[in-house]
Amino acid sequence: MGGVGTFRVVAREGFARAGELVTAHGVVRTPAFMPVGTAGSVKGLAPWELARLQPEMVLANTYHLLLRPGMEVVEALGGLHRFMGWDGPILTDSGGFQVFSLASLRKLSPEGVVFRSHLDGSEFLLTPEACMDAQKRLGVDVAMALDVCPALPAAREALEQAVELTTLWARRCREALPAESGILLFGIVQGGLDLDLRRQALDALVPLGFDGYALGGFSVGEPPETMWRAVAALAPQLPEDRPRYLMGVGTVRDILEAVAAGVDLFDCVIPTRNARNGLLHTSRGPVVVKHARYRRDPEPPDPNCACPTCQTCSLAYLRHLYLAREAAYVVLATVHNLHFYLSLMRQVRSAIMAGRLAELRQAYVPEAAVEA
RNA sequence: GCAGGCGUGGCCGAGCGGUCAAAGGCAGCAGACUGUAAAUCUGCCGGGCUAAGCCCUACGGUGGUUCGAAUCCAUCCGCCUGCA
Repeated sequence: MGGVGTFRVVAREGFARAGELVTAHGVVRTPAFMPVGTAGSVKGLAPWELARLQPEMVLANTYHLLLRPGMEVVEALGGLHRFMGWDGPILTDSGGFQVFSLASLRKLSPEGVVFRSHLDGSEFLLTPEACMDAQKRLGVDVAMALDVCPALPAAREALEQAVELTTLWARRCREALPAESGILLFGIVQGGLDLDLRRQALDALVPLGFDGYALGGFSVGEPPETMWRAVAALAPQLPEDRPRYLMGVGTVRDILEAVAAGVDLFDCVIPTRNARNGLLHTSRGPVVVKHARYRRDPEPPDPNCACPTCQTCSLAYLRHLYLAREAAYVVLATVHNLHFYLSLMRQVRSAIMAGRLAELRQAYVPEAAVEA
């Protein structure tokens, strides 16, 4: 195995691949799903609970950590790994998604993004350089370039502007965080649903020599089938020898479609947010924990699940905790949903190694239920 | 016993002459959630219909006043507080 930054494909099936990405905090075995820990915490989980789930890599967010607690604090406490009690690989999103999610609180300029803090209303400029500096100070394993994520459907000019700024900033990010830094840097392809524009964006990115390439700007308003088609067309065009990351996606179905197209990395708030909001993902489809039919149900959420929650809790108990707004509910549900996603990814990976991904997809795709 | 206050939909609680089947909250029922401003948000929530309309039952009981009463009056019942 090579040094930090090495990516090795160990098995293929069609466009799908199983790989290994070497980071400063361990090897990420792909395809992998990254739990989202925006503010330096996977919501609901203590560090040891997260560790027990054994995610390959965890995602955190530069914008949010910059606003609170601030880089000085994290740095003083020994970096993000020490700070959040997780010594496995960490990837940080750049703040590019907040261009989308906090659209009403920001302005774009060639220099960077001017955000008005959602916490205290103060303005600050997030430049590509500041973004790289922040991720460096966090000491993450993988940094994302600062990009512009436009909402869909988007006007042609909006997509072009997004690509233009993303490309401009990608160059500045690469310069600010050179390969010698020991931190991997991924470039992000924007361009909406326009495949030609996406291609141009990619062509501008590749010569900069990123350690991985991401498809951004999906699941921002377009129908799932539209996204699947675009990803199926785009993923195989991303450099073969570098990890491919489909940002912010998604549902089980989305992930299976994308893996088949050759995507290696995913992140999504679905398992964690849905857990908090009462939706448990199971091998038999979605379980809405508050439903009255579970009032006296002695079964675990998923009889086929090996997670600690399913080993100890009945649906009736989880329903009670949810309705009583007991804090333990969030832990139990989050552990379960993440276990479901992570074990799915392990199955996906071993299926690829065994040349049986198609078979695995068959098991899921006909089930409309798994989409929820 | 005297004085004052109060009784509203499963619960709490607004309303104090018409625009009230009755605000709001809770509970209940269902839906949404895709690089997290989300343990959040949305809808339904007396009953029945030939339903964007109509009918019935309903603001402690009964009886009044009024074109019209959850809203005013009388009385009864039940609670609460103060004084004896």
